[in-house]
Amino acid sequence: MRDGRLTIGQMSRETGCKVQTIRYYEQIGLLPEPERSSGNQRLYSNRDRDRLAFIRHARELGFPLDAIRELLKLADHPSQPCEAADAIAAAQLEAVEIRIARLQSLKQELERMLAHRHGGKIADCRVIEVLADHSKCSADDHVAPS
Amino acid sequence: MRDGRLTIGQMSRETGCKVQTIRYYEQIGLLPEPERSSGNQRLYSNRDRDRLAFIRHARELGFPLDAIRELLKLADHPSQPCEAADAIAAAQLEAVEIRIARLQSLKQELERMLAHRHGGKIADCRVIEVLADHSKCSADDHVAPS
DNA sequence: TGTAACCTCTACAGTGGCTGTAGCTTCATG
DNA sequence: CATGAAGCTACAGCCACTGTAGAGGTTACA
Ligand SMILES: [Zn+2]
Ligand SMILES: [Zn+2]
Ligand SMILES: [Zn+2]
Ligand SMILES: [Zn+2]
Repeated sequence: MRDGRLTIGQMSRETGCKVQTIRYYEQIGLLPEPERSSGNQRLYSNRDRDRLAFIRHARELGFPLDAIRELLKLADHPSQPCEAADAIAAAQLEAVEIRIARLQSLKQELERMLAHRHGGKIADCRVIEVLADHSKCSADDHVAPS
Repeated sequence: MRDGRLTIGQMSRETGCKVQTIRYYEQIGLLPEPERSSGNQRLYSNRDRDRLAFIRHARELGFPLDAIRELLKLADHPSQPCEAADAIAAAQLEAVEIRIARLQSLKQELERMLAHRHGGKIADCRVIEVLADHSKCSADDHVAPS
């Protein structure tokens, strides 16, 4: 713990990443296998902690682990051109934009359903009615029946 | 197939739901176990097809299967008050709104990263730089370090 | 030195909502 | 009656974790 070695719990506290998740990242090769103490406990360097912080930050921004793997590879080669990194971020931005557009359409549909709320019986419930019949929806960006 | 009985493939075509997914819904109790033909093949009624269409439509609108299970129960009791159904839809709307808000914040962060694109080297790449250091982010709605 | 409290270890199962595969049997059509 | 499509069961895999069990390691304090 002195000379800059961190236990897995300290790593967890410093990065906000759960202990099991750290072990999982090691298992899938996203984090290197660290040193072990005489009692077989993992000992991490500050560099390992920074790498984990990078991973967590990218995850928080929605990057999938495969993209993060690429980004880490790139980060390890500072003299290479950064186009690949920018492309990964651009792809992520596009994915986020697509998800936002889809969710906004769902939001509208849900609002429309709920606008007709009337406190009546299920038989007259607009929510159930719309779910049972997509033609009562305004948007056509979901569903694909006969 | 006459007298209104549908094979699983016909169900699939009419609802846009994959065959395996239909069997999966049966397995988790979302669809009832249908009749079987003499050769052990599933035979569905129109009612079953409507139920599946309801499930798929709700899924397309993002409802989780547990919520759909509740909605189906409610739909089966038309004389009950519809408050519970409205509440489920309202909860779904809220969940969608939360997801949109989060994604919009991610979108901004990604746009900020990419705005500084310069076609240089990784060492000066804003994308890598920001991912390595959350304090370079504008929003605080992600990450939780030491 | 004892011991209690806490941390870490491995290994594996479960989450949600499917999707894919392998190796069969059954069905519809010519 | 042969062929090919469609159906059957059972199970593994996807993503990104999360939780659990049961063992062993470490630390703080009396
Ligand atoms: Zn209602
Ligand atoms: Zn619809
Ligand atoms: Zn760059
Ligand atoms: Zn950040």
